[in-house]
Amino acid sequence: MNAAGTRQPSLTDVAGVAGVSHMTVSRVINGTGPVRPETRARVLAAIEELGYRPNSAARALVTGRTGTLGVVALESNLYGPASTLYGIENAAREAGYAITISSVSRPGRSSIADAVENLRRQAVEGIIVIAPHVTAGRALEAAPADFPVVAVGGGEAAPVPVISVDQRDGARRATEHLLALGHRTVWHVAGPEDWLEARDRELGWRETLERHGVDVPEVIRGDWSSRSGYEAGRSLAKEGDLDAVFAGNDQMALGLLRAFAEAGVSVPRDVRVAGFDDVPEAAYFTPPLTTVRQDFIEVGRRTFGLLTQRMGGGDRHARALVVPELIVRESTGPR
Amino acid sequence: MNAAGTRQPSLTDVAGVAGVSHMTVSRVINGTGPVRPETRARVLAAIEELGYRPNSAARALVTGRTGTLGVVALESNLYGPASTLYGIENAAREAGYAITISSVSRPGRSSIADAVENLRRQAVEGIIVIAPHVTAGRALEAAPADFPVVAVGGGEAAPVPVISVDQRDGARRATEHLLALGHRTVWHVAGPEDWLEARDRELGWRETLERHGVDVPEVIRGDWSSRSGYEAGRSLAKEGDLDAVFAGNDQMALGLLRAFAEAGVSVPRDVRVAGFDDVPEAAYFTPPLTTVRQDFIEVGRRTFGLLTQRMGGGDRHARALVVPELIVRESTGPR
DNA sequence: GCTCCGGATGTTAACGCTAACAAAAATGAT
DNA sequence: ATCATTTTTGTTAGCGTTAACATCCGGAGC
Repeated sequence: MNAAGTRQPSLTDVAGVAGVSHMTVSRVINGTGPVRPETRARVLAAIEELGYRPNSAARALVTGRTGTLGVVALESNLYGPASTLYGIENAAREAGYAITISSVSRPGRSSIADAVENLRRQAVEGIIVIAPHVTAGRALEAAPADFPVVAVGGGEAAPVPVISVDQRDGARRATEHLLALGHRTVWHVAGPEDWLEARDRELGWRETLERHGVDVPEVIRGDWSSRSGYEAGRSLAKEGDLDAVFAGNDQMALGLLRAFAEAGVSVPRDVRVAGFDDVPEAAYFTPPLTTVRQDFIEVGRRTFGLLTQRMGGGDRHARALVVPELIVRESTGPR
Repeated sequence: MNAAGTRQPSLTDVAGVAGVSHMTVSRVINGTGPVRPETRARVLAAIEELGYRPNSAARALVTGRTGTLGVVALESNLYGPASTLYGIENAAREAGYAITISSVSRPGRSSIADAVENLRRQAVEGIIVIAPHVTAGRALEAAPADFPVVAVGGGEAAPVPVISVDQRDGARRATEHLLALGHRTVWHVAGPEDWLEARDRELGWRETLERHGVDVPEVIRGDWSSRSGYEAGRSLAKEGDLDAVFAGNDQMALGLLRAFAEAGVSVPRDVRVAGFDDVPEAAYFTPPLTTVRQDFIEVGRRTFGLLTQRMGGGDRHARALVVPELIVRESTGPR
């Protein structure tokens, strides 16, 4: 391909056609230094004629800048991480950066370190780690101080800037909402223990119950999947006086709804259910789901902002928090 | 950052520490040419000591290879495109390529051309366009012949290799399944007209009805969202003798289920519903959804394969088809 | 008309790496 | 020991670009 004998035209080729030196061409392209309008026009014409495209490797070699950022992403279709990625890509593109991704199937100390190393070999100028895991956060503890890395949604203790959604606050909102409806207590189907978000949501839920002085039921552990929510729902349906359940995410809430429907337990009449994330489908569940919305695009945007700040020498300990919003729908509606 | 005065160590620095020439270091790193074990050990130690990392720009400049592929992705959380991206990234990483993404918010001739140009400036060695749109396919008609571009899921007429899931066949399977249950006919809630997948699914549905000699009802047009499925469901529920509906994707099917539930129409007793995609949640809808599964990871893998083939000088007109699978669940179950 | 100035252009030298060839050291055969 | 190999190492050049400095040119000021 392309190796059809012809190599890409270079600055010098353009210069030859335009009858100027290669430096003049460089100046026209980069807008550095003064060039007579007439000369500029000739150069532009030559560029057009040859289909010249600057060689980014040569440019990177001499300037030391590649204009590329790396993102370590969890390989998953989970709504949150995927949306965050787009938010980041968007902000980066607007600022003239390209995004190179390195995905990780299972988050772990070494896999994340590998991905980071991988990206550094690609000569990215900075790295964003989408690290919702406890282990991911821990991997960042070893992040080099001389290279800009920021994390989204994890690693509170890590010596890198972190941006996250206030999961605890979201969980608090959902729990208070359920309590305000007069329920004795609220059950919780939590996400996997090694996810920070799962921990924080559980914490927010627990704190709220304690603050209100109500009994804290045992946590039911899920894995974010609808299947695990379904199983949780089946065991919950066997409980006697069940009245409200807060699911760690919308997928699990869907599983709950399914299990309750099968067990003949009506939502919201017999039990009220709330979720977390506000996936686009949540409004069309049966019944429509009350949930906590996270603005992932905003998260992506602010993450990028934090990274550029850090690349400019900003603080390693910067933190940013995005506040989630409670969306009330029928699953916690009137009976 | 990093500009702390110290520049990254170079081959020459390593050579100095190891007491050899820079070429010997290069040979150790790349495994080209013979090096005495003892020398290799000294070099390796020096690399370790200095924390040397090869400069990819310099390497790319001299070899003409960047080890990077570009992906033009539609900026969306749609299950299919997102999954495909991961499949591609996976296959690429295994083969030692990095992936740079350039997302497109609205697919159009020029936006896709821009994204491609953008990636070429990043000096990617090949480009994959995830182009489920009609316009995207059209944009590819102008794809340069001297640069390897492949498309996934679109642009049948484009002069680039294309890999796609056999949408028509999937639609046929779903429609036949519904007809086999004894329904008089099958309604269809289609995706947006400018999506190739929507067209093909509609075509497969129509063909099947015609082949069976049954009436072809008017198509109801949606936009992939649950909301549009919901609206379609509301108008369908008003119809008299409704008996089976094939939705263009699972999200719209969810909207249908919701609308039917509200209208007191029972699925599958009063009406049977099938979807397309098999999103992970489909098994937990109320009722669990019969749908057509697409193996997106496989699609990603084969797309990468087609690209490498094309980079090696392969045919511009290669085609690959992935066959989908019907998953039967309660939404088309016994009454 | 001559100098001086600043805008416009050109020249040269890196950047860090690999390809290609050259040289030296080690090995084996005689 | 000597020469022909073979293995191992070194030297040089150049990839395409920008930074830094050098040069040229036309007009203003005297």
